Amino acid sequence: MPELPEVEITKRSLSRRILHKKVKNVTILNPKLRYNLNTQNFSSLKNKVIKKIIRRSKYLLIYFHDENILLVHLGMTGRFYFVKKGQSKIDTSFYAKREIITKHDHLKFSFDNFDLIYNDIRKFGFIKKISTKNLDNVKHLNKLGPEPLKKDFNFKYFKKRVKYSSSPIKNLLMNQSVVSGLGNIYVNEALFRSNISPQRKVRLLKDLEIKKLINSIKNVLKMAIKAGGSTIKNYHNSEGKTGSYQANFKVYDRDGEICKRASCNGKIMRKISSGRSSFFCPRCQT
DNA sequence: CGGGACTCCTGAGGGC
DNA sequence: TGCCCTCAGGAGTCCC
Repeated sequence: MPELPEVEITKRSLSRRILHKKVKNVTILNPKLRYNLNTQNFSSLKNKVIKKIIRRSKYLLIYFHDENILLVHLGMTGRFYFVKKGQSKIDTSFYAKREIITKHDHLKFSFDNFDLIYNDIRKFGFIKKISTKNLDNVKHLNKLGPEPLKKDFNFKYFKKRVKYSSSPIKNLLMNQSVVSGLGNIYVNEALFRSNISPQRKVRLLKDLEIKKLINSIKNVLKMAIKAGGSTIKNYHNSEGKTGSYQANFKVYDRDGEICKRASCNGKIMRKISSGRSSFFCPRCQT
């Protein structure tokens, strides 16, 4: 569940449960992830207390009371879930399917009364132990552009950063060094809300359009966070709940359906560019 | 610089 | 029922 809103929801959900708690044990259940878990010395986390959890772009940083930090990326299908101690069968509808889910468990953090499991079907995610000492040199983090919800992502920055670019606007927004945390869903949704075609060259955007786009990005992200993120194919957050923002999708995965903009009546199209699906209304996005 | 093709991996869904 | 194909919220590398 991996764009900014979903990672933010994961952060909040984790914070509620594990902040200021002591990790009793870390168990590798399946080392195979983007980076092999066996290369990490997780035993140094034993009996350490979690100090804070932050989100940067689509990454989670779990700080411990010493210099240790866990850097987490959920990839496409990474997720956390909790299991109460001694609980073999879990009773909610989601957990009823536990035998399927368990299959892709990778890492277990044991706390006093519960376990926290990292599960990842496609194994594109990773968990890496880093240190406060070399935080500035972490390659995943040091080329990231500004956070889209923060003030430094604004018209002035955008103009300066991409002014002369002849790239399609969609590619620029997907580029994490331009703005960090957006992915395929929210880029498509924000472009629709701004009436801008995904293929439009950035240097041809009018100032007013850039301003509208920046507002759309901020708004769509804020609304998605409020809705608990988007849930596709029954993915869920660590509370076992699902987000609901997918009900508000205007273009994403609506290929062939009618445009939701009042009195438009256009047909949503899907087009592959840079290997990803773009969804847009050719009638009201130009 | 930028873009396309390909890579990692598993599962869902459509067509036959 | 199975088989084959395409596609999926990410992102890195290689090549032109």
